[in-house]
Amino acid sequence: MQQKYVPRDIEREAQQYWDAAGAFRARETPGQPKYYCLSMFPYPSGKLHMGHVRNYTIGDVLTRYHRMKGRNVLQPMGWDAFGLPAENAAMANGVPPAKWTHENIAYMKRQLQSLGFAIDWSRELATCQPDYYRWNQWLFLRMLEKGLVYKKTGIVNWDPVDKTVLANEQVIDGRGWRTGAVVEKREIPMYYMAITRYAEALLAALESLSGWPERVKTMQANWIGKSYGVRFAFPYELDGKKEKLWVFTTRADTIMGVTFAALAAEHPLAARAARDNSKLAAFIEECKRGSVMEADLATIEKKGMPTGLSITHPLTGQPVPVWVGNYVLMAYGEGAVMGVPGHDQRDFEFATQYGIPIRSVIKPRDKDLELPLKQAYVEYGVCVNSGKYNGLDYQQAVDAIAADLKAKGLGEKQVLWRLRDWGISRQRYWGCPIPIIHCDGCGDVPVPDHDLPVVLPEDCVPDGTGNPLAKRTDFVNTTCPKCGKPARRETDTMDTFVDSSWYYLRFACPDSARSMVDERVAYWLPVDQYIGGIEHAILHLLYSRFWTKVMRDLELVDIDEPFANLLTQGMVLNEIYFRRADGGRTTYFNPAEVDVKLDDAGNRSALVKADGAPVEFGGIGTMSKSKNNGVDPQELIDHYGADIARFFMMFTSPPEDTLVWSDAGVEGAARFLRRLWTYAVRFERGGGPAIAAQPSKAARFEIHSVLKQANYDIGKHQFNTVASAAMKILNALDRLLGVSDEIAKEGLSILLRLLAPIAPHIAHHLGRELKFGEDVRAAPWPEHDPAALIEDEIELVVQVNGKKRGDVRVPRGADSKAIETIVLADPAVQKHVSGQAIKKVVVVPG
RNA sequence: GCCGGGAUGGCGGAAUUGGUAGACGCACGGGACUCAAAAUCCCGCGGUGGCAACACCAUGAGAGUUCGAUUCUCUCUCCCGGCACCA
Repeated sequence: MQQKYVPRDIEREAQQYWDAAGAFRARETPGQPKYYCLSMFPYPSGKLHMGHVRNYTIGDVLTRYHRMKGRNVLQPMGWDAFGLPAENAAMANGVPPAKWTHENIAYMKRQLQSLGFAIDWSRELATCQPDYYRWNQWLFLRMLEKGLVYKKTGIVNWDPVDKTVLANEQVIDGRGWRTGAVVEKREIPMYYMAITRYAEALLAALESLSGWPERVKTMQANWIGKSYGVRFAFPYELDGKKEKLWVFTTRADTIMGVTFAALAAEHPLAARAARDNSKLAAFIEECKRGSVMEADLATIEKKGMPTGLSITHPLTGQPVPVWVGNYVLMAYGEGAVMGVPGHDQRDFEFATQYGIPIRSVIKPRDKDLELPLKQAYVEYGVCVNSGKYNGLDYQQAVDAIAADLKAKGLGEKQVLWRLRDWGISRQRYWGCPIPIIHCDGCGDVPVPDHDLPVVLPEDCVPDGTGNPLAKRTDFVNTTCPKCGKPARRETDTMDTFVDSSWYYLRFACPDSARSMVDERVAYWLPVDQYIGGIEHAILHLLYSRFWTKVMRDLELVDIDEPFANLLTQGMVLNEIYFRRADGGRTTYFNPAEVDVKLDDAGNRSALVKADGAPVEFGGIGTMSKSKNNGVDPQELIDHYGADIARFFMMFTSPPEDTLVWSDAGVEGAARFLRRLWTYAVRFERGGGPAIAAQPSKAARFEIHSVLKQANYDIGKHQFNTVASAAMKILNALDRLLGVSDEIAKEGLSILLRLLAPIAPHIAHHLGRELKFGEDVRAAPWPEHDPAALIEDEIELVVQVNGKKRGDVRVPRGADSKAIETIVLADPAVQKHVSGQAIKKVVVVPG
């Protein structure tokens, strides 16, 4: 055995061994419990970042652990290969996105392999492959047949930098999620998936997801946004026609307090009123411009303008003035609201500003409101000043009012959802073509199944001026499948979230040529453990749940939910160092370029290595280019090897917490594995000098106690303490070596198996060198020996008046009476009870 | 504002689900080895007082339940994440 631990050598050797053995090939084995462990597949951006390494290490630990526990494990890997960065890179370098993507995939695959992940590469897929995305197109057509896909012209979010449409989910605070550019509104014809038809199902099923983090479920529930209320109409006459203005409210009990109605600037009635009112038209234009800035919307002043129109209160018959208000959203509800200043704070502010009457129609059950109101009273209460509804509570009033409105044909109870249908058309080249042909005679014609896939030409180089597909006449020009006359292909491609909405199903049967999925899905799905970043809590996870339900209803799969358990790993952070020049420009220094000194009290002083001058500490933040605080995983792997990188990742923080990068921490992980190696060398030579020999019983007790705890921890996915258990066992062995080869061997064997999921290469290598077995990967997971935990004597801690006053050793199985006698004889205890009567004695058994 | 999650040494974090708070590691201090350094090994390391034995204080703050609370209950403060003029 080598004297020195050289990770590079043993890691290459172990990887070759696994490779030759086909060790990670997953086969459907009916009868054997399966474990499908999936990490969110990466976008092939160029090279792995630290977040990937963490994500995939967590997945690999679980994969290897469950393999050792006897499960039939599948851990696949693929590539989320369509997307904008490929086009941006193409514009910068003149390389076709396809070439760029494939090169990145090749490089990143080598990186993943060098980390020793137990991935079944025979199932590898990339979403840019025609035999993958043809099924996007196929399911799109099925959904089209079912009316789950439809075409609609609507107001969409337009990202002026990427020149593309964004889904609502891709707009964050009024800005594009990728570019950060302020989003504009445009009208564009596009295809939608009717996810709202599944709103109820998606919301209801959240309850069944007991293996999901609470906060992810909450985020999804908020996003779906179910509210119960009443949709009703104000009748009015305009241009000699009887019309209705519809609104939605969750507070129908306040309807008798309506003193105005307000329209969104985009509301058709607002446009009608502005026709002969130039001041109003100007105001509407101003609102439309302003309303793009959603981030500011929350803070801007309530503004409005009367339309001059009047509508009729549906219950009282009184006239109600109609305003346009900058705080009314066209996209939610009806784009118009009833104004109840007495009981809605926004309406209150609006009414106060414009001198609109404020009516109080709700009061607390046990007292009267102080009038005039200083702010809206928004709590539930009982109706007053409300005619026949006086005295009713919230629910009674809503029921009665809804019934009366229904009787008049002017409204009824309605459930309203925040969730909107999913617009999937993208005016981009590098994505899955939408399988539609536009024919002047026949309209929009679906591509027949036998013509799928519609293959994306791979040699385009986008130049930033719109979609290059539109310029490819060989792609665009085709014939109509219906009439055979010349026709044009749709050049929009699908949102890349479509690609990732079902890849986890395809991994079960990546070679299925005749169908989207086959019977192997029934064996592997649902995914037993899904692992990925919290940033996908809404978009990707909601779309995937939606697709699963659609495919279930098309009888393609028989599961309701795709992911039984979800682990959202924390982000990887690093320190930030910077200097601010006189001009105010900030220069960031990578922490690797900075010498940091900490004194006893933890005070930090930092100098740039290059010039020896001080830098400012900017706190801890996510690794990013802009803060220049990233660490390249490749450097870590090159310098320390995969095991040390993996061990550091697992040891430093629990998987769901943020992980702060630390060079010293990596060094600590390296130190441990080197110590383990050194110990193994000594063990192989036949034990070392017997130092402070403990009885073997105590040694086994120590090892098996640690093991028991480690098993409890790994069940909670608390891998940091599992790693520390490995360290504790090594510490114990180090102290005990020479006591008995039998126990040293048992301890070392446990240690290597405990370590195998985290640092598989060294565990594999040492296991073979020490002849513990052919392959630690296939060894049984260590379980503690209960017999080892039975002691002849146990230590008891003694408290007097709630304070620890000593400890005593008593024989195992001593009864309370005997224990009491021993404890009271203890001098330390005596000191604290002397001369006083003992009121109560509590003995905790064991 | 609403919803969710947090707060433990100089730092990352642990505490067998109410029973010795600070495991394991990092940093730091002291020592051994060395011509020297690195590596390695040994010792110390929450705070205050004390030569020491030991005592007191201490898990964001305050109360409560309990023989006993980091853990359970209530109130509050702060931090992180999500949602939000959502009618």
